[in-house]
Amino acid sequence: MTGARGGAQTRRERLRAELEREARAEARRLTAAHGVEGLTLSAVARGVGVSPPALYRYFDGRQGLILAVYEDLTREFVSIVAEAARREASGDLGAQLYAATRAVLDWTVAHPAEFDLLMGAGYARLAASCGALDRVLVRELGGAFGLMFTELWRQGRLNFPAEDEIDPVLLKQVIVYRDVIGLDHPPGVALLMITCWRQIYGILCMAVNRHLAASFDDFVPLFNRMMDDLLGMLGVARASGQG
Amino acid sequence: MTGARGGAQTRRERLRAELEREARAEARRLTAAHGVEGLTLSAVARGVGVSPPALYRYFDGRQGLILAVYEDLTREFVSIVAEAARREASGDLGAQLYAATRAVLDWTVAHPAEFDLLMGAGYARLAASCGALDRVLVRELGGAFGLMFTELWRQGRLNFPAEDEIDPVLLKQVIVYRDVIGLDHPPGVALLMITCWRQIYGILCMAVNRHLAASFDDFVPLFNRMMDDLLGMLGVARASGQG
DNA sequence: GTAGATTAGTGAAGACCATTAACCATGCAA
DNA sequence: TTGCATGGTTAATGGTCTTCACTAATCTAC
Repeated sequence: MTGARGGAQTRRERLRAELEREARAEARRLTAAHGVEGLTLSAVARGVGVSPPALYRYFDGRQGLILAVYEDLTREFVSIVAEAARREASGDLGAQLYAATRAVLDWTVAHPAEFDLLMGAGYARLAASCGALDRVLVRELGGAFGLMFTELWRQGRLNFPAEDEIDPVLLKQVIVYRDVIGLDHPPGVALLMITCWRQIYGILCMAVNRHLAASFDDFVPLFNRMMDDLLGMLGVARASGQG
Repeated sequence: MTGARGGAQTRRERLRAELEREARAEARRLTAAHGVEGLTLSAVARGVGVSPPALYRYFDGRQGLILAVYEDLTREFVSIVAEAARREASGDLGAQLYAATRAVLDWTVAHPAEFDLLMGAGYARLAASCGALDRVLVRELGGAFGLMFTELWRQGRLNFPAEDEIDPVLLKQVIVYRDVIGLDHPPGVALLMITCWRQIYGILCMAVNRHLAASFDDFVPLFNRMMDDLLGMLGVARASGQG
């Protein structure tokens, strides 16, 4: 096809890569500004100075465009969370867990439309159209948090339920989850992760969906109280300076 | 206008009421089948055998149609939850709380698109367009659960945080919430309600948004474990037969 | 360097959609 | 019965996605 031109790109390839990058960027911008609803082929085409049908050479229609944004967002989100965890003192697991989780909240609040596509209703729609695309985000995100839980578990201070204390069908689901994120701690530890995540996810959705918005304009105080509970459950303390 | 015809309707009024009912029903049906996305003026018009512009005599465009469905759903949802609580033995608060909450989960799982409009991303979009419409659902739903919490509180077995144990800005938000639902228990009790609800809401969103769907096809086991935690926190036990 | 194949764009067209405007028939009230 | 408010109509405008036929440019192979 392109010949073995040792890394050198032909003019066509360069132009193509460039336009695709621009289109993805414009799509991302539109999503942020007007939600997934506003992510339209025509608007992207306008933004990059091309006619709508041209984008069919790059994406599989509007569906494909949304998928492309989803993929970009996955990368971005995962790297932000991983970075937040890495920035903390590697010894202080409480601080690390708080920082990573707080990064998730902050990103979500700052990017509600993107959250919608990544883990909200936009994801549900996308997943319904395309096949399975779950894996990547769950694996990477679960992996990042999973490492911290593994460390907690290794330290032996973690109080987690034994297998026979878990409902059999829940146990099976939790094991699948653990295998998806690719870690080897006991199911009880994975259940602890799920218990934390479902609560975090709840607050994220409340913020994005403006649920109870009449009372809660800012979810940070509620988030902090939740994190105190959660970190308490894990036997670590949140550093006092944060919040 | 219509004259004082003692309850009797003129032909016009009857026909109008009839068509409006049919249109709302069709709108509801479309929402259930194809999500809020699929709730389109044209489709409703087709369904009730009328041309699209005709619906402008009944609703304020597509926006108004969505709003109408939202209102219908609010009524339906509230009555279902209230009914579920009422059906339980009035003495057993644990059973009542579980039944009401379980009704919320079951309704949500059975009606994901409707949930989206009522409390999910659809609500966020609607609220962004229209003004405030929060009140009704939150007041009614919070009221129903609030009664049970009030009873719990009256029995004096409830372990809730004192005001000075609550972050000041969170306290303020919780008080606003308590006032919205119109009850008079201490803020700490309202915070307990919020603590429960954010967790319930999290599981609802996970189910609707197919979050972690690769591992969790059915959220009832996770829900039951959560309810055991929650009811334990409230000092009541779930009746063993349920699940 | 040129001939042929591939690629990336174009505009036109069809099928939806929302919304507005102009118009007409009918039911209702004085 | 006459006039008017009401509730429908069609037509038109402008937006969307998508497919198709076509063209111009680029690249490859000779």
